[in-house]
Amino acid sequence: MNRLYLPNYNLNATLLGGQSFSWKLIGNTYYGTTQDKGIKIREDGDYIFWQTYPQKDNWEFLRRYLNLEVDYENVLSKISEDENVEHAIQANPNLRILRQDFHLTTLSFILSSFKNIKGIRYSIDKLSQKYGEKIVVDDHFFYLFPKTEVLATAKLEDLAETSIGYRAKYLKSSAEKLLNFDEILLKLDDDVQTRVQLKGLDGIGNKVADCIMVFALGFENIMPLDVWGQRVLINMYGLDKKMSYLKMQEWVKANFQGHAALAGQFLFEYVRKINIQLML
DNA sequence: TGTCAGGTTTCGG
DNA sequence: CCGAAACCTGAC
Repeated sequence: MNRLYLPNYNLNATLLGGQSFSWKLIGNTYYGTTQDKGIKIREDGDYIFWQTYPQKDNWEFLRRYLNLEVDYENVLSKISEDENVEHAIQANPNLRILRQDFHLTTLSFILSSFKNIKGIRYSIDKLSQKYGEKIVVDDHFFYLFPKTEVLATAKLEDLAETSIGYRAKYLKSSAEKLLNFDEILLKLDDDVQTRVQLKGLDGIGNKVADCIMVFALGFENIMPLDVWGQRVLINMYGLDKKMSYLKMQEWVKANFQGHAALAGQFLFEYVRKINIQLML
């Protein structure tokens, strides 16, 4: 196991919140998976002990995944100018944004539509058990998320047996397109263009596109707006509930000091945890 | 047993 | 461009 000094990093909320559906907490250890890796992280005070599988000690991967290059304190100081965000930070400190694999994030969020976190985890578990590679870590076994080419070549009727419903055809079609997708195009430093590219895949609208941009592609000034996110904007910031998605996106872009993504994570965790009723 | 859900697509105005 | 209905399935 490798040891890393990692203070001010809320692993629990970051790994088990709505960003990723590929982590499980067993005892005091977090076990995560991607399409080709297993990851283990155990928290111990300001340190973590970690390992990667099957290639051991893959520090380059972990550093990128945990998004450790960001100047976290600096970002915090900017977004905490906002009073609501400041409260949310105090309620749930040290929340982070992960930098996950592009294919995995895209395919996972295609499955997320019309489901809550629990439902998404269920779908992904079932899909992975049918199509993913099995790995063993510490006597626990896990199924990796299926490889893109496996999903692309799967039979639609077989995919449908994983209870992902109408999302099956989107998953297969998008997997096919991803195999020929030029990820370099997504490196464009232009969220508008990137969103258009992503929406060219099936089963991806504005919200899912924004999730991919924030959780996989590193866009820092985008706030994925699910219905709860929109309720936050309407109830805490007074936005008109008839405002369109993209108008709301423009608003957050201009109002969180260039860091709408992290601000959004804090706000959503806040309302999710303390269960504020924000009924419309 | 019936309703509803952290969204996208399709269709009609 | 905008609002509304359909969509698979598990959970309450």
